[in-house]
Amino acid sequence: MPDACDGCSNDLCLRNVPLFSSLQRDAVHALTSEMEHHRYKKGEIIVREGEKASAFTVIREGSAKAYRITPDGREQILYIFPVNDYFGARFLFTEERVPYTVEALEPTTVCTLSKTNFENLLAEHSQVAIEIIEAMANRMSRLENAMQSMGGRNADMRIASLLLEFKESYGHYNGNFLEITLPLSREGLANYLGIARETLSRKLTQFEEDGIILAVGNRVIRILDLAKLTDLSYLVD
Amino acid sequence: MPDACDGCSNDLCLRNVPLFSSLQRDAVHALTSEMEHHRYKKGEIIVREGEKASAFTVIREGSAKAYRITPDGREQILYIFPVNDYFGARFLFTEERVPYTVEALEPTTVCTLSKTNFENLLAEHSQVAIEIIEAMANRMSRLENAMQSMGGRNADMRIASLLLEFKESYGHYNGNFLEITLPLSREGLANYLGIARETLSRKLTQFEEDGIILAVGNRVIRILDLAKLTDLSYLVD
DNA sequence: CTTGGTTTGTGATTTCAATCACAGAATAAA
DNA sequence: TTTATTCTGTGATTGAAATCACAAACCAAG
Repeated sequence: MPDACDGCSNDLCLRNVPLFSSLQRDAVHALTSEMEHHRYKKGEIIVREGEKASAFTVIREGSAKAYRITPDGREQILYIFPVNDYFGARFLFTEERVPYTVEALEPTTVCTLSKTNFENLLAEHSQVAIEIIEAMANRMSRLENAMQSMGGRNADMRIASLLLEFKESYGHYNGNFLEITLPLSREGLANYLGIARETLSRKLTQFEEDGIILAVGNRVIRILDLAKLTDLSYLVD
Repeated sequence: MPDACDGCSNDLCLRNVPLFSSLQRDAVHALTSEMEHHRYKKGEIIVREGEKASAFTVIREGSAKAYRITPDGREQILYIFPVNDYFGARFLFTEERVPYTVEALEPTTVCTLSKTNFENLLAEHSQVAIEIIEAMANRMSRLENAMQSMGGRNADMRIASLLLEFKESYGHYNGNFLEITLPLSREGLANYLGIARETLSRKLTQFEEDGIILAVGNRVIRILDLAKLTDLSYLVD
């Protein structure tokens, strides 16, 4: 059982969470006092698929992956939740059971809000409800894009799309170089894309040969030719 | 330009739409008077990808498909909207542009509500907002399932899953036979699944040989062995 | 009922990705 | 720094689905 996170409890730790940006300072403070705080090590399970959904969860530090185990034993990753992202709004509304397992990708702290507190929050702050709808809408856009790209027949396109997607959340400049610090191992990336790890490796090697990217160790990819990558994401041919 | 639908305008035509089931009779009546009504022939475009999103749309009769054209020229179908379903709630919130083209699959009538009227509706009837969140949540579940199944490596599983999904909306009994009247041609089904039409044909033939289904003409599939179909949807091997 | 355009099934072939197997690289720990 | 373990790249092979090509079946309109 993970430790409680006390470094957070008397601080306005939710200040930076976009979802709550519309709230007044004291409302955030009140909210914080209602939340529980937990700390997880890398690889620990935050919620497990099939459990009763009980809380709305905000990622305060670290990041997590949400996945299901497919019938043939593969791990299909559905979402990556970066810092300040959250999950659980949706299945508090409609489902009893959590639809996927959420696992910490690194040392991670989360704040959780019980179902009733969450419902009160929505009732009292309609702006938060609207922001949740917007966030759900964005997530749906992502799923639709993912679906389109997974329907796509070739792996290059899917990989290029993924790199561009990760660039948004995990891209940064190292000197003049645009680099992505990947949140997942090659195996994880492959599971996210629904392809074999070996295929991913081969394709990335090919991207390197084509001068599009450069792998810097296992977790960093430097983008050398963004235009070409964008082309690939549209059409490989 | 499609004709206006006048058979609907002074009737409580939205009575049967689940989304509005929480509204009082007179609220529905008021709503109806604010809606525009349009009629489309099979194949006509209701909204086109990239247009400015301007209205919330309810399918009153008929059905429609929502799709994007992928860079390699394929049509990737994202949703099928059956009678009484609706679309547009989501992109009124967040996006200026419609993320997919919606096309009538058969003679179809729709009712549309302008952005401002829709916003007023939500403001006055918070229950509708909650039902929209729930509907979005359900659609996300479907997308997540679709994503899992598209990540799945074999086509049999995807096809079996699709048949079971369609059974919910399009299944009916013909005598003792459970039958699905397909909303799409084989080509459409293949585009929905992201596989080649020929592959779909071959697999369906194989399903017939295995005594799982029986194709009755081009648009009806009779399910002979639901248990086997369910097995397939989990794992082919 | 006939007719003509459209949709569908199926054989032959090709292509792309999965799988198996293993060595080399990277990373974390002592 | 060294060592142990996990992660990654790559060759060989297999396998599943895409593609090409065309005939048969379907269905809607006279």
